[in-house]
Amino acid sequence: MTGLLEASAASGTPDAAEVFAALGDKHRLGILRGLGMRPASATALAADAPVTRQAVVKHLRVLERVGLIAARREGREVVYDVRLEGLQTPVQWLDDIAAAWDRRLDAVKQAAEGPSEG
Amino acid sequence: MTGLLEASAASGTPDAAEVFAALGDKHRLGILRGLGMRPASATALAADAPVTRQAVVKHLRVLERVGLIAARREGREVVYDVRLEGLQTPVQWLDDIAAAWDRRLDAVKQAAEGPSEG
DNA sequence: ACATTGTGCAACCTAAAGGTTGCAGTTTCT
DNA sequence: AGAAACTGCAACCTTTAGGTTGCACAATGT
Repeated sequence: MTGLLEASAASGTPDAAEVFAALGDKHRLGILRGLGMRPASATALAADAPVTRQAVVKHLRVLERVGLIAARREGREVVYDVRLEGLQTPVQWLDDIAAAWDRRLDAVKQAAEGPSEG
Repeated sequence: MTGLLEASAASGTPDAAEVFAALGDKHRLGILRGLGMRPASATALAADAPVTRQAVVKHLRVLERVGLIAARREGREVVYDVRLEGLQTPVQWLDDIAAAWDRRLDAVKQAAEGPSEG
């Protein structure tokens, strides 16, 4: 088995909390921005990061586990790239909750404006 | 000074990573869903949660610090409520990065389909 | 073959996150 | 005044997150 390049994004739809947790780190957001511009290896990313390659590797694993990025082997390098579908879960969750809150807050506003008051 | 109800959401626009980190917990997502339905006190929320009131209080503080909820005193209770604007930061960030990724991935597709290949 | 460059693994460290318990302070109700 | 119901603070515990170092393994270039 390959292992490295498989057991990651294939895990179906990840938990919203897990994805948010993966996004909840300054360095990982930086990595996502970087990979958004062009695919890169851990070593290459570490060159621009304020931490060691190993730290970057750990961050990449976290991002990979929740499906935000994918890895492919290219010769002796492992190149990571962004997965657009990975944004599905967090975007969906935020959409849903924004809609729910909006409905409720709207109802409050209407209840305050509509009925008699003075 | 009041302290309790002030030094929280007034901190301007919070860091995206911090907001995501605040969202990166199963219990906190549950709390946000609950508060989305109706405002509630920590004690009330704890009744529905699998953890103690104190744990819920800590979660509420985290959510408050990043501006996702707000607290107001009501008699002897402290009632927490949702803040729609609190979703601004994460939504914005996801929008931005999705757009950036989309542009780049689109360019890759076109480069693969456009030029000669046979 | 051999040096180079990049990845992978493991041990280890420190700080922070999440949670608990216990107790003191406040507001409300009777 | 006294009981009841909440909130607030502090100490403490355990696990995890983020990071580092060191070394072994694999692919490439000369």
